Amino acid sequence: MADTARTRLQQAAVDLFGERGFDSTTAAEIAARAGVTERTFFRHFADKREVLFDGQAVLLEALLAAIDDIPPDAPPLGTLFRAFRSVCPLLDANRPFSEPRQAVISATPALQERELAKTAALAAALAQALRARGVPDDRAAFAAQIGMAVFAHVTVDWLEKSEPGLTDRLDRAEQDLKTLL
Amino acid sequence: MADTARTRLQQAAVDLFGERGFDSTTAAEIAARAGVTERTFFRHFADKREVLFDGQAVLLEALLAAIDDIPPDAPPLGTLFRAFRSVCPLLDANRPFSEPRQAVISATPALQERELAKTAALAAALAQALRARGVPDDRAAFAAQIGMAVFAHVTVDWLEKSEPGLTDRLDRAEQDLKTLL
DNA sequence: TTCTTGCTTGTCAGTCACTGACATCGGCTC
DNA sequence: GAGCCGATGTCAGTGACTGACAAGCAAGAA
Repeated sequence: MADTARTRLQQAAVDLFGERGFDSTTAAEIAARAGVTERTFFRHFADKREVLFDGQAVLLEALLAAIDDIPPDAPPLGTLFRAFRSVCPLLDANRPFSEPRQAVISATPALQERELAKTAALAAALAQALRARGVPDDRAAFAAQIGMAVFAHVTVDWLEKSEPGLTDRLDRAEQDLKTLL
Repeated sequence: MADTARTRLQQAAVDLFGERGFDSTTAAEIAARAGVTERTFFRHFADKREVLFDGQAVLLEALLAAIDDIPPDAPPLGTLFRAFRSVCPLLDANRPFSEPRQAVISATPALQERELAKTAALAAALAQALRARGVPDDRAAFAAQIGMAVFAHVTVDWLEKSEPGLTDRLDRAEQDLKTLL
């Protein structure tokens, strides 16, 4: 990962949030550890929380790309699960960053709020992708919401305990879901 | 509704947010219109957004009470829908306040974020209530999330257009859901 | 080389959300 | 009346976030 001001800010943020907590860490302190000014922090991130949620954009792109490679006759939820499985390597690679990050989020209501918003946005984007494949509106929204809820649940559990792996957890979740419906 | 500082603050908030928008309204202005100090505002509401989300607590209580009155052998989702229907009069009565309130929320990302958080909290509470009735953990969480998603969707639609009424919309949503599963 | 253009950052001043500490006031009880 | 308590006012302070302007720096045109 390029050593840009942006990435240094993200790393400094997880570190400091982990040490002192989100609320007891000022944006100025994060900036100082990253070797830049507070003003620069806010040029890269819209607000103090956002510094932890940069990855969502990358994840979304990867998911959309994955969906593109799935034959359009696959069922909606099946499509989503295949897409989820295809981004597991990405998440695996990011674990060293994601794990402490999730610990901070779990300890901070304000960050959980932001995470919910990001998840909802992701679900909306997936629904849109399904619609583009011909899935009717309601079904697309419904499948996307269910799929994202399961995916979010699985990844959070996995970040707390690395075994079993992500793909195994996804397999099991998909099975559980099928028996439940 | 008693004319307390609290209720005056809530009314002043919807009014001002409606006129100037959430971001262009300061907490001090809301307080001034309500005839109190900014400090008093923050004694009643944890933050500027919270002034719009007081009703959730009332709603939750009503839902839990309704669930208590439903025979425990009813299926989880059916229980939730019966509870939702039983709070329709409450929502109907609150419409004069809720409608402009929802308009402001729809126009303000920060408020949508808070609304997601409140909805999630409500879902968690409903899941807990289902568990207390003997529904196994996973099913309870699943049913609560689905139910709340549908309920939230229905009420938002209804606030945009009052016809058909809430109960009719809930009936249709429950039917749609059944055919979908 | 030199000039220019554009991107990134620093600096500074300002607004506003939010908090803690302390004083005040009105009603209630004894 | 004395004392208590809950709601409010006052004041000072911290920190998130923004707009305006200047400075540096790299890449390409002249």
